[in-house]
Amino acid sequence: MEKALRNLNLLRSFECAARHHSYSKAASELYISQAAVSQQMRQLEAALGSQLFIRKGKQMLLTQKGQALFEASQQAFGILQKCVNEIKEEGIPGKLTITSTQAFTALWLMPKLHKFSEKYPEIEIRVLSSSAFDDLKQQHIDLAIRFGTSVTDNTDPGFSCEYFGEDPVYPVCSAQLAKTLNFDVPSDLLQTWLVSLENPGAYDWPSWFEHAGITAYREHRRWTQVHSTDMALNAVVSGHGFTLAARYLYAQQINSGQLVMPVVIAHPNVVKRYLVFDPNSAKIARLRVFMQWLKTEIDTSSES
Amino acid sequence: MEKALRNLNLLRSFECAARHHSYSKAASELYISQAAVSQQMRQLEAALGSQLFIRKGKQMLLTQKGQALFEASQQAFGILQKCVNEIKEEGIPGKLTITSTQAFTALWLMPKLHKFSEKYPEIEIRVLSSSAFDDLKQQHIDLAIRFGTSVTDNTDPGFSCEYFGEDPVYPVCSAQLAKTLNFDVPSDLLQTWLVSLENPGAYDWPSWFEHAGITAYREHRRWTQVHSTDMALNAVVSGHGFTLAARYLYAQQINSGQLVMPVVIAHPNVVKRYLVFDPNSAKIARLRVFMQWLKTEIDTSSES
DNA sequence: TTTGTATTATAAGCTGTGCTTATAATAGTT
DNA sequence: AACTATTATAAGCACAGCTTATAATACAAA
Repeated sequence: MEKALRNLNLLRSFECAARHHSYSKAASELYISQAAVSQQMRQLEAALGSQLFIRKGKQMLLTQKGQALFEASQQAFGILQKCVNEIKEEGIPGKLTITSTQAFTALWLMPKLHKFSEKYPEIEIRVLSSSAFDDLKQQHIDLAIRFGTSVTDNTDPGFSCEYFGEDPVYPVCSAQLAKTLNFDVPSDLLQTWLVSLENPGAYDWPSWFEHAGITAYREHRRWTQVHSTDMALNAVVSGHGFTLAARYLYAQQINSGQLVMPVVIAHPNVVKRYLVFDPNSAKIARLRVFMQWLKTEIDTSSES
Repeated sequence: MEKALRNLNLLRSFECAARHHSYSKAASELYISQAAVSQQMRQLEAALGSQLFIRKGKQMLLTQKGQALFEASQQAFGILQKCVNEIKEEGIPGKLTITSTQAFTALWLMPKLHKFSEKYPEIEIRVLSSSAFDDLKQQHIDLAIRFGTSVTDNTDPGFSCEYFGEDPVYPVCSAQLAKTLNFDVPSDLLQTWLVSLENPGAYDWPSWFEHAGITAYREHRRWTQVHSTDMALNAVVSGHGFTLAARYLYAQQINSGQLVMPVVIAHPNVVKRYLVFDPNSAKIARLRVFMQWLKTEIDTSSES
């Protein structure tokens, strides 16, 4: 009975471990060592007199009781978290951690961030970038700016996924290259290098060529694969052929004449933009300020 | 953010303090010092940046936020507690804490408890007695055996209140006294001392006399007030007049000829018996064993 | 008033839980 | 077989979170 107190912290860790199916990930989310989580789970299982996890090879599964406890914990902690957040709702000043793709952070966000910081000096922004969809909870991220077609499906339960516009995808090359070679019709692109992502998702060259009515791309040899769109654009700026990218990423360079779109055929798939965040976060007020700024900024900058 | 962990224990204490409207009572339920609770509530209020309690004179009230947090905590901890109890449901062996009136424990339960202990030696019974209705949660009591008319209303939320029979209330006196004086009709009782409880509730002498069609009791002078029914019966056994009591309390002495019921007019109110317990307790299996025994025992012993 | 009782608040200091680091064990992967 | 990524176990230390002690407060009774 006197262990009831301790159980609460153990349950908090249990919920986390069960959610990740991993002690290590739980440990990193909780900012404690893996050993601590391991000990806690041992204690909890001893206190309850039941196994909660079973280890099948490398997999970490929940027993029936474990599953029941996990669901109860999520429900209970959800209720508490929500209520606590409502009570302690923070003001505008403070920190905010944001994540997005490498391309977006490097090419769009970072160049414009000083504007935001000038307007809201009391909000301190921390920017992360990663190619995959991070676990927002584990990484303590307040906002993810995500792109594509599968964002809604990949949103963790409990998080909001807010659509905020979309962009067409065009093939672009450097102005210099366009002067050297002539690009008028889609098949002209096959004269030069084509830069593509390793995991292009829906925005791949084959779809664009098919859409443009070209099949000769199948015999094309000069491909360059890169890891992220900002690398692709950097290559292209230096004259390394064409890449496909959402327009807002290079609107600046088009205006300055650095990049050109000699063949104005959009990719059949547009890039939809989403804001993913926890609507119950204590930082919601601050977050809304940032999101509002982001939306107006992205709209006005793509108009120009 | 790193305080989120600690908050859980703080919230557990908060729920308790808010439920009792008292730090001291919470401390005793939680088996920690009052000072600890006071510190915890200060910490919690600091962490949330809001007052949770307001002190109006001697009263300890919840602020609006405090109230919200209290409700959320109750809900959340209820979910957890229930689930944990289901998982760790204890077996038959173990301890059980029981409370009832002084009279019931002293006159009925204790004399029969050895029978139970012989049959279930693996169950260790701890018996408390108190005149008022204790707070089962605060005192960590597993079962209350309660009597009267207002039991259902006074049951804490979340607890079961199970009816298990009733008894008539008669005036009794010692056999010796009945030999000395003649008791045939109700008014004969006024020849001797009448023992009554300080707080007789529904089972008082006036009601009995009125029911018996007697009003002369209003002029009766020889009253003796005691604090509990077992004191009353002890007095009566020694020849100190009559008292009113539920039959099962002295069935033994009637059989042995020690006590007699010369005027067989029952009190208009019968004593209803209730078992009050937490249906979600981890000890529920053990508890059911005891309650089952209690019911059969009380039925067979009142038959004989 | 004063005195007494029952609270909560605050201070200071000690104890033992719950971490950390380090290392072993295990399983899957190349 | 070597390597990587886990979880398990051991040992030892630091500081969170108690305890005790005392002050402050509020009310009730004399």
